[in-house]
Amino acid sequence: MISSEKYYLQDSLELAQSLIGKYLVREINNQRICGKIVETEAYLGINDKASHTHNGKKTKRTKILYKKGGLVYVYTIYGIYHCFNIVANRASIPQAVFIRALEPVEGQGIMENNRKSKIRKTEELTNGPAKLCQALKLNKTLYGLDLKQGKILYLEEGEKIDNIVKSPRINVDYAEEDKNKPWRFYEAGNPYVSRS
DNA sequence: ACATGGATGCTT
DNA sequence: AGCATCCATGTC
Repeated sequence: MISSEKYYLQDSLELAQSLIGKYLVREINNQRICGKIVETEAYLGINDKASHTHNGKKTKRTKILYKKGGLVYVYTIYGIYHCFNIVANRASIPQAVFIRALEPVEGQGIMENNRKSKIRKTEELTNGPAKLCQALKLNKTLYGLDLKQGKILYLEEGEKIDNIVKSPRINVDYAEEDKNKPWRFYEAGNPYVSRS
């Protein structure tokens, strides 16, 4: 279990790359669901036009981003889906790492039950940000949870990934000059990386 | 290529 | 209050 506070106080750009290969573990009813993080995006905060905290915007939804790294930021998108982020950096620097895809490691059967639509290929379990939220039951009840506490939801050391690809982030067309910044990271060739 | 869906934040 | 927007997905 990764419980080091310092780890989460990194800048979101560094944390996003460091998270590739780590295991995200969810415990429900004493059962473990575990996925390897294979795709992330960094959101840099005040000076990032794609960030929910651009220009220091602070609302009920985003206020957790102003706290110290290691907390959970979950929000609803399109009214239907959830997106899971990990707060990065020190308090008052509102950065996050968006988790876009996992490779299933443990509990694939539970993941399949948790997914709402029929799964035809195992890649469809967790190859997108809202899909992995369904598979691991990540929802707003987890908003603000401290991953360092190691309860319900936490990180484990996982695998060392040598081949990390950088690319522009997905679906941030509104972000003007920041939309093409190479702040998306994924493991080269991993079949669970989301379709772009 | 397109319909879906409602919370969120911004404006009145 | 009303309204445009949105860090997707599934099916077309």
